[in-house]
Amino acid sequence: MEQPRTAREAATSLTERRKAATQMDIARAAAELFTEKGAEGTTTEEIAARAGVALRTFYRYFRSKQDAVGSLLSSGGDRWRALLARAGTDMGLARALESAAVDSLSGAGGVGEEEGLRWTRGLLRAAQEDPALRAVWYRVNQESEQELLPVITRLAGPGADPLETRLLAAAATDAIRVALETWALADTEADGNDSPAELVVRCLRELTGGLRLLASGPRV
Amino acid sequence: MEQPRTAREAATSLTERRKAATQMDIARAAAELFTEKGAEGTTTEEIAARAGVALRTFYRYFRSKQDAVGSLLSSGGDRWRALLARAGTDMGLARALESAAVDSLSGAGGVGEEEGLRWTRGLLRAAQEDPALRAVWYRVNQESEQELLPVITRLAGPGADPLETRLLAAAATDAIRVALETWALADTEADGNDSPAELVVRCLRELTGGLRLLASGPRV
DNA sequence: TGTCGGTTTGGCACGCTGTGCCATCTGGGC
DNA sequence: GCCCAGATGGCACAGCGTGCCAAACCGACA
Repeated sequence: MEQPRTAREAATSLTERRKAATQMDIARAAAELFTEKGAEGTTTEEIAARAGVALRTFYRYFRSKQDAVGSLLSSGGDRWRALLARAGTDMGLARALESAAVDSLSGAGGVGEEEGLRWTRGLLRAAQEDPALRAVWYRVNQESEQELLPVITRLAGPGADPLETRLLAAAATDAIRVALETWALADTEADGNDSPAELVVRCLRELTGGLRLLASGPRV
Repeated sequence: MEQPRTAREAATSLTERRKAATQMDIARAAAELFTEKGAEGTTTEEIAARAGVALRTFYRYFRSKQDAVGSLLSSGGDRWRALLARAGTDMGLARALESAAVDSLSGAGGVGEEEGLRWTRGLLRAAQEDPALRAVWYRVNQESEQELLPVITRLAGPGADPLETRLLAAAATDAIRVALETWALADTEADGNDSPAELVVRCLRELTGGLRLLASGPRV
């Protein structure tokens, strides 16, 4: 079912390409409508209509209307983790996290990431007043954290405390999340705004530096 | 509407007590059914029936069936934050976080917290294979983090970097979350299991210690 | 005790969500 | 051209969540 019969088909038969395109059409349609009228304010039928498919087909691609934008929101994190999984264990965890993050944001592999960032910005702004959309963001981050765990475990070596590893995965995910939220909700286009890469680096360095707020004794 | 007419009524007229009792009945009924058959497998009607109210009344107390267990899951965190809000700024952030957590878990104010912990354990186990229930847990933690932010801001003093404060709130919430999840999913009743308080302290100390995994240079 | 105003509750209807089922159409191997 | 697996669309149906109105209830006052 997954493997093409002849090697020549590579990974993209016509059918497969059409399916991928349809999925992307639906995701974009959903993102457009969500940013325009909020997730609660748009019906699944509207998304399906704008994507040019039947309602029933929509539910063959996504389990709910919220799921439709999940892939757009998680693509950046997916790329980050993929880079991290390829990193060597010889440069230290902190450096690996940071360089993978920077690489995943600097459009190294193509132009796809810029589009993902644009959608993320719009969706996070819409999520500001849309509980259903926030729930998607929560889920995406939670899943990202969970998939980050084995990657970090490998980089930390076999002797690391599981609880410590788990907390690190959570904190690292938070750094990315807080950076993206701060960027997405910053005053629109005003000067002095940091790029997502700058913010991500700042957040990760806070962790690397050991959350200095905690280290300070009684009073500053 | 909110204020009782006569001072004697204190904060609990008969009507108010009945409403609080009904809310708790619904929450308990929902928690029971969720742990028995999962959140997706139980209908709102079943919850309402077990709680002894009409379906329509259920929706006057909660916006969705998932919301019904939200209060049970968030009560522990609420207590923690309340204690933290009362803490002085003279003992250092790390110590304040830890002592508030320990106090909130050790049933200082009554017996209510033990019940909350029992429900949390059961619901977290059920959430293991129930996306809808996991979504509630995500939301509760996210809201807890958001409400923790002003509390930590006060304790950190006016000069603290907002981004740093934000990351600390996220990391502290994670510590509590990871500790509770670890406790709830630990092998049932086997010996050697830590109490929630012990796990919370361990997780918070990892943060206080500065996530040593990150500090280690190339290789261990 | 009786009556009155406001609030809570219940019942009903309605639109939206998500899924099972079957008919139809299309791509790709023969 | 033939045929089959898979993709699509249409339909029915249970569940979710809300607006609306009527009945029951509580508390106050005489």
